[in-house]
Amino acid sequence: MERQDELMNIGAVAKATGLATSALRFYEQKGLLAPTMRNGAGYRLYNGQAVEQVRFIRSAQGVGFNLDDIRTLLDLEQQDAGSSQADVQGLLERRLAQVDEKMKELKRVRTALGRALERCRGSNGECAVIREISPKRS
Amino acid sequence: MERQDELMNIGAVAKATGLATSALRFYEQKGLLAPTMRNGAGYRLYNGQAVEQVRFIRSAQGVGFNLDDIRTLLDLEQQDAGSSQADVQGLLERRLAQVDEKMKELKRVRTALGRALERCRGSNGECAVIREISPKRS
DNA sequence: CTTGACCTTCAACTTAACTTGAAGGTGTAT
DNA sequence: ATACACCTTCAAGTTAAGTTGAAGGTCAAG
Repeated sequence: MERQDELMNIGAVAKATGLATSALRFYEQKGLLAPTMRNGAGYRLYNGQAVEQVRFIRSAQGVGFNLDDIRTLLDLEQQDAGSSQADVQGLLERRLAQVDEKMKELKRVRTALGRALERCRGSNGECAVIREISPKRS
Repeated sequence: MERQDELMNIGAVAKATGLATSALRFYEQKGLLAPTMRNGAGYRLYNGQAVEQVRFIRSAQGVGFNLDDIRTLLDLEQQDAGSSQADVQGLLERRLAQVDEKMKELKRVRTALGRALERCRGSNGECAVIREISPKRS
């Protein structure tokens, strides 16, 4: 009674995610995205999870993680055998701290832009971005 | 009564920001960072603002903006003459929206990692990251 | 007046993250 | 059985963001 489990080939995944097929093959090469299986002719076949995974990759990339970082995150998934989960916990914690750091930086950038916009809107024509960036006000 | 205005040469800026001098020269070439002036021998001289500016650049870069994006942000600074401030406003607004988008992505990544960590901590040894990423739960 | 730590330019190299192209096999519709 | 849109691998090219190195000028100290 196994579901058909909606296997899709690489073009379908590309369409679903907006990436080029070459990028998906490249991710596979880099250990970020493995097809569920191959068909007789060697075609890659992916399940729906692959699409989620690609979206995760793009999100993480969009906020400044590189593919190596992302791979180590995704590798936490395949923690069947050895590899102490204390290690895994530690890594997760460090990454989480990194994310929080990025959050702060993003807020600083946001604040700078927001203030520049306010001044730009409210007044003559002063639209400076920097000078508002550092929380140095004594 | 003008202050000495603490001009520093490139090495000092490098030390203050943690970047290599080559990177600072590169930023200049790309239009991201101009020295206040040159001395007789052609040495670049920067004021304290330069350090702030470099920090802004690194923050923005850290959260996924590329140098071109950042340059257009910094260019808003030098809006003396023409260049309608409506344009500037529009650009600021678009960038702000972009920042908010990144904030969302960052939160998604954070949530995924946080949940993985909880499961990892609380139980046997399940430390999966994906599968929690999309807000697809109907 | 030379030594050493700075600075200059310019060109070439590096790494990450892909893309492009060549040469060829597959799948299905007519 | 012949198009045509898909898929395969592999090698080479591209872009961004720097770094590295050569060849040389500068500045403060001794």
